[in-house]
Amino acid sequence: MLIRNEVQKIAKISLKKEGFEGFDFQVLKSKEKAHGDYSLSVALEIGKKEKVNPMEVAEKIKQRLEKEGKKFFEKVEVLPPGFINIFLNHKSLEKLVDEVLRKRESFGNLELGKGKKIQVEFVSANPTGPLTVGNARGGPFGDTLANVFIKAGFTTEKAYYINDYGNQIKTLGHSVLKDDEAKYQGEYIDFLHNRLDKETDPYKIGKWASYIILKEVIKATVEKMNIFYDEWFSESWLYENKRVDKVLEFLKKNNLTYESEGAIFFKAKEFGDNRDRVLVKTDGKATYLAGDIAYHEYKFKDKKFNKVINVWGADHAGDVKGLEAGIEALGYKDKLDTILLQFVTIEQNGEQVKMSKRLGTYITMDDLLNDVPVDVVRFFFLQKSANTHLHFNLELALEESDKNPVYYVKYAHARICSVLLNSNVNITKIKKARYAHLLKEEAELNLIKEILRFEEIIEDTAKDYGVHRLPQYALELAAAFHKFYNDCKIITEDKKISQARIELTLASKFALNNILFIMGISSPEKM
RNA sequence: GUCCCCGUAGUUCAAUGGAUAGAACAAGAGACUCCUAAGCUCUAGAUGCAGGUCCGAUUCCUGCCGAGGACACCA
Repeated sequence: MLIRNEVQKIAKISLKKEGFEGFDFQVLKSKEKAHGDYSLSVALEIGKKEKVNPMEVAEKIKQRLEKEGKKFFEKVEVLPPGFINIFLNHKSLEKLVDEVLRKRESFGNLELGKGKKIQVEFVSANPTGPLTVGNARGGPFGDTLANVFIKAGFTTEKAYYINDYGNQIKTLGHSVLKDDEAKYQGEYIDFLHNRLDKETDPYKIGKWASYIILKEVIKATVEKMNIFYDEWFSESWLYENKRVDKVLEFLKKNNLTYESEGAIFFKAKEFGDNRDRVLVKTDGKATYLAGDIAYHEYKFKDKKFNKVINVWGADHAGDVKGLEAGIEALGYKDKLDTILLQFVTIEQNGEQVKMSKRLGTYITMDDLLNDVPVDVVRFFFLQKSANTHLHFNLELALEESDKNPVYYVKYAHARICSVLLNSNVNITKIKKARYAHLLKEEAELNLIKEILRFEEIIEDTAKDYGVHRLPQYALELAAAFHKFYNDCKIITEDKKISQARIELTLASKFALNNILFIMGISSPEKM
């Protein structure tokens, strides 16, 4: 049960009963202990709109809240200029601990996505070379976001779109042949070059090479990151199965295309794009966009996703509108959300350099994973919001690997396991909280509240895709446990207190284990 | 030139328009007869600049400065 949603409901009813309707408000988590557990600033808004004193409005709402919420609230306070602060009562905290112990691994499972099918497509780097630290940024992000959706109750799939079609494949072929049109270079190209047989057609070679790269290089790196896709989708498949032709036909038939300068354009402007887009080039070949529209038709029509999230690099920002227009033309408006991950810049010799395969200024994810444990890598990337231009310094990353906060979180888990082991309590038998009413210490109450926040974190992240919230929460939860451990002796002579604290420790374990699992990070029993 | 994103502590990052801007690392100080000290406690330290809207701005608007990205019949 999300207590925050209960507060929301109670507040809504209270407002209605006091005659304040039509105000869209949110329940805020109080930052200060003195401000209780949740706050409402709605009285300030009402005061502004209705030109009345917000303090008086707040006072009225407060009195109503006390009546409506007496089951959950210890007290409600009004503070200038009109904040309403809500303090949860002990009973509701006890009930919630009990709920965690009953739900165990399924604690945090929501019904938000019930009956909905969602896909997260991420990384999808071209199969023309190894994953760089830059394009792999989408890995932990997309994987974790998908895990959040699973937790939130969505039927979820993770997908990788393989761009095994078009010019770049030909270029890859030339590169493997090492002829005049070669562009890519590196050890992997040499390796492929040495494996060449009699074949001389660059496209065929490129295709062959792309599959080897995908299988032996990209997939290997992805798996090292603990990422397992549900679908590896081939762009070529769309062409082999006439999917692109069909989409083009459909658009033509609906008068959404026109010919100009020998090419076929899509009237993207009619769907809010800033320009029309080419679908078929003068050479008669379809553009990437045409394929991508066909791919998304597959996602919505064949696979019946209610929602698709594409996690892209910021260099594709200009392509978003074109694809959205295409999707709208097919009748799937608003079913796609695109997350643009800002670029990773690397620092070399004290200077920032753009991550570029052609300039050779890149670090492969594989190299990084050889030196830094995957848990550290995932935590490191997850901490940054999508909008952050990530500055990456390999020396610093190596140096800070041991000091990474992920160990702080993992240590909390190991500590919990150690306590549970020392307690001689059979934790598999604990299925409910019997002594939660004895938990009165500041550190205990604070830990309970942190555990309960887990559901809110899942809900918020499933709604706004802000995955960086997770490691932050994990740190706060771990801190709350460490504090509890230091302030309260768990195993004591008082058997009831001991039992109460063991129960709380176990609840902490579930919350911590669940959050780490979602982030794709291991929960060690020992450290 | 147009568009997108960003500018917060020494560093890497947080902060749905809310109350005293949070962490981590680095710096300084402290506590162990006690369940894992990879822990705990304390100190010091920041919103690029200039305006505007608002009861209230790191957040919204305008301008400037600075960094990255996009402006293809490439994928």
